[in-house]
Amino acid sequence: MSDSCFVVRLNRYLDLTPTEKKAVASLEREPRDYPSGSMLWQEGDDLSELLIVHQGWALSESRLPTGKRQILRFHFSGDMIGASGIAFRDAPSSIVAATDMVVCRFPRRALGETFIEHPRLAALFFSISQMESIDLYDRLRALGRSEGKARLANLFLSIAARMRAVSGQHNPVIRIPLTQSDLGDAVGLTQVHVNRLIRQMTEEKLITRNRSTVTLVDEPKLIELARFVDRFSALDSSWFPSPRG
Amino acid sequence: MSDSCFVVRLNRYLDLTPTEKKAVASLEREPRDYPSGSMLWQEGDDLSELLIVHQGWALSESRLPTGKRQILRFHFSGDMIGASGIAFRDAPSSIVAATDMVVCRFPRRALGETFIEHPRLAALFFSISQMESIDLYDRLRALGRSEGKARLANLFLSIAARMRAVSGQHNPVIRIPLTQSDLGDAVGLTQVHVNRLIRQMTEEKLITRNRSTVTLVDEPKLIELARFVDRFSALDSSWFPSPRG
DNA sequence: TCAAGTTATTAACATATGTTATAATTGCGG
DNA sequence: CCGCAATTATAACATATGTTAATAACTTGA
Repeated sequence: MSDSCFVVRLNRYLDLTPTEKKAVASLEREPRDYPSGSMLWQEGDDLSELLIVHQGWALSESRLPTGKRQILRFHFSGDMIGASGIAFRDAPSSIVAATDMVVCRFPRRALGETFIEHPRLAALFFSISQMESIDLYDRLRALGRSEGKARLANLFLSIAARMRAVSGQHNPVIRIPLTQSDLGDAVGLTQVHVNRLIRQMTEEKLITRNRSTVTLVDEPKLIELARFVDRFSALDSSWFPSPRG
Repeated sequence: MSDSCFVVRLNRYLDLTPTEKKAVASLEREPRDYPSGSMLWQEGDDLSELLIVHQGWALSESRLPTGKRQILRFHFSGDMIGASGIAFRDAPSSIVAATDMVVCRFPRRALGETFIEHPRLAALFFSISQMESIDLYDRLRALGRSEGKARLANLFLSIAARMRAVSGQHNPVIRIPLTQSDLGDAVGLTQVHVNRLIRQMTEEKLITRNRSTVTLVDEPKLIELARFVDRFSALDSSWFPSPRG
């Protein structure tokens, strides 16, 4: 196994041919370090590169002119960041490192070449992009139609699902390097209210949290509370074009 | 020019070659009628076809077990529906006709063939899918971080922008065939509260609404209130692979 | 080990939004 | 043109969440 976590990720969804692996790996070069808190790019920046996360967490955020912040999405190891920069010149959100990170960049033109040379990869990129849309639908539904506790439950479960998919482990203890303010900005609540809710959820023995660790104490109840559906387990690739030679 | 509104739509973003046009048009066959209110498919249905909207409006919605509904997205003429069914077997949301509609269906396998034969189209589909993601980001930010009035303003402006892009007209009067309950389900509010807000916005001379018509009376103020950004005007296709033959 | 900055906790109070219910309108089929 | 069903309009009241502010508990680096 190479050290390319992008290959590892994609290979989970689709059995890549050696040529395809090589193509994917070539997108992932010259890893760079970014310290926690640094900004990989900023809302409105002219954008011509994509990123692949090697190690660490990042988050996309967007700010209202009032200074209020909404966290839109989290990015983990093996994630491609900035695909939106493919439809538009300027970035619709900022990318911030939530932990120390190792990241690769590649020019978006390389993506065009990949689309020509490797139709299956094109299909796979398209599918992954659809998975992300569905994840967004779920979050939209949570924000629009459920109360604070359910929103938090949803967030924790969805982060857990994605991290478990990456690690292969199924651990009730999850490292979530986010402050109460961050959590609030992710689910549309205030830091103060997040604090209240976490206290209640702790009293109700649903979760436990300290520092950057959240423990899912009663996962079945959390799932019911949040009406959570895990979308990230399997991809249906039965319709994909067949591999070339 | 053929009567294929999918070709018309795609051609707005990218100058299609005759071959590409033919390929796109072949996805759009056997138009069928659906009366307003009918359900094109339902959350959880096994899904192996995609839709293209010829005429009319549809909306995707998802229901919580409590019966609460969240409207996720609106679909207009030239839109492709169900791309999410490409990553997963079962539909993550229901599709309901908001007006009488004319719709075409095609099997998703056909999309795979298109990805092989026409890399530029693959890139275009990918880009459009990214546009939709960005639209979702905007809605997420609106739901998470702004109050009712701004959410409604956002909804009206975004629908207006999309319909104007389709029609080429820039009219302050927009036909929005949604009840106050529907509006509420789209922006995460109650029918009663939507009613209150519309009254206030009318008093403040921001909008006017009666029956299924909304008039943007003071569009600049609405834009400021909503912090609205129009994403649907242009697509950056400079990175696309070049056309074949 | 201290000092300084973050992060978390709690309280009192303010407000946006939800709930329920009822009446007024409007639209539509016969 | 009538009457039923859906939509809209209001009111009174309940509650979730926001705001501000003050203190406490941590982290971190010198």
